[in-house]
Amino acid sequence: MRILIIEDNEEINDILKEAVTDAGYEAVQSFSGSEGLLRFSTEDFDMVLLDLMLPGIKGEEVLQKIKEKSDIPVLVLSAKTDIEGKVNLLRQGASDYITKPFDVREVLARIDLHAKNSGTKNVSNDLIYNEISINEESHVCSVNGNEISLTKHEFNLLRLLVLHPEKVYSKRELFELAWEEEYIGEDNTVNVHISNIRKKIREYSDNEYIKAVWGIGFRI
Amino acid sequence: MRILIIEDNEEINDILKEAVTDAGYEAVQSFSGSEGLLRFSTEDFDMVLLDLMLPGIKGEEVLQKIKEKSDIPVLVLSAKTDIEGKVNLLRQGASDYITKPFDVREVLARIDLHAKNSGTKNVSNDLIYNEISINEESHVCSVNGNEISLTKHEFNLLRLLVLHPEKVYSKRELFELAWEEEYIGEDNTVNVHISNIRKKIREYSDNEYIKAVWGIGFRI
DNA sequence: AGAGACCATAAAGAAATCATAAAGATTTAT
DNA sequence: ATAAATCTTTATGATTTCTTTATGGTCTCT
Repeated sequence: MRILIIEDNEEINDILKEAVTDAGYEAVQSFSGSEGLLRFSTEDFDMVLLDLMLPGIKGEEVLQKIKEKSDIPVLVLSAKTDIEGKVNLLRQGASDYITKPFDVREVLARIDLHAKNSGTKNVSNDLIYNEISINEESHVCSVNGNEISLTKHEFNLLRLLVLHPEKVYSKRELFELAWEEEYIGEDNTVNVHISNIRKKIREYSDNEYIKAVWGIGFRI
Repeated sequence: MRILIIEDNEEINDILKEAVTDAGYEAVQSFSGSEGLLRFSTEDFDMVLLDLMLPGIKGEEVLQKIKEKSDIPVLVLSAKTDIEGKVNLLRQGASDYITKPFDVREVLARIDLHAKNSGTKNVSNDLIYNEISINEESHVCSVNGNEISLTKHEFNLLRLLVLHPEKVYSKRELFELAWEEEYIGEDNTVNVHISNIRKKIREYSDNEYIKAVWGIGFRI
């Protein structure tokens, strides 16, 4: 996640850079509209923090140029409070408008928000439920990024549960779908496998994901 | 595009409604947190405008409840300016935070912005009767948005009643449909279960939904 | 108003269900 | 063929749910 900061005031620019960096993003500073545009056209960014009052090219113009070329979020920072301008900016494509003086924490929260909305277009075809991710192709399952090794049946069970979060599966359903054979009152075998999956998840997470629904079955 | 407005101040609520309507969206007004949640759980919306200072349920709580069930944008309106709260709200899932007093034009611009970004629809196929909602797939039952935990038979019973509101079920019917076995004069057992369901509903509602019909059975 | 039938609820004992460990059986890999 | 991994069964304790029992209240009918 690379963020381009365009802000002529050095002090504010530094503050922003520090905050962004601390939050785990990569920050690139620029101190004028033209510098910002130059960097924007030669490097790849995922977001822009744009001050409006810039020497040389005006902020509004910068926004327009950026929006012509890309659809990444642009967060506008400005001391101007006139509604007209604000509304125009937003309609012109700004993703947010933060009034100066701002609190860094709010800026960060808004950055995170827009980062979440835009960047993560989940291109991978992993099945994901919270801390659990399942890659069907490679048959790999991770909890909080830590790979756990599941047996065939464990994998099938967990895959089913994650495929339809919240849905309660009866033991019969689970057995027949995960085993692909008929259910003949094998009561405890599903229980045991569920228990084993839980144990493996527990190694890397404090949440008990698989919940029993009494008399019905299990769900995640 | 349907927008749910949750704002206890009538004047502001009306202003918002007019603005939203003029902008070509459909607006639904609600004047308290619980009313908002109720509408949210019974109707389909694409966005929520949420005031923070609400009588009864707090705005923060409303936000949380909405976010649990759906991923539609929630725009928070508030007179509170403390950064802590602001940041928390945004991190909790609010899509925007607009400080009162606001200019309607800005609110509209931000609504348009989020409307453009969100493509997600909120589809729920819950069984609903007034404050009670039942999700058959997840076997979850909520009263006024509060989840109550029902046992298998309790769930089956309530589901039946809600499935055909007003219809009177005899105890025999209830037993045979909910238990899926023959009724052999088990007199009190249905009573007890009904009583237990009532107790659980009572925790979150003042209405006595399940009514006894003397000599016949029960209905909702 | 009073008797009898019916309902409401609490509480306790009985029954069902779940969780887990561990042992034995089966399958898979080397 | 042997070892390792996986699966199923068995066993046991814990937990939840169900039914029964008991008591007091409410309604209906005469």
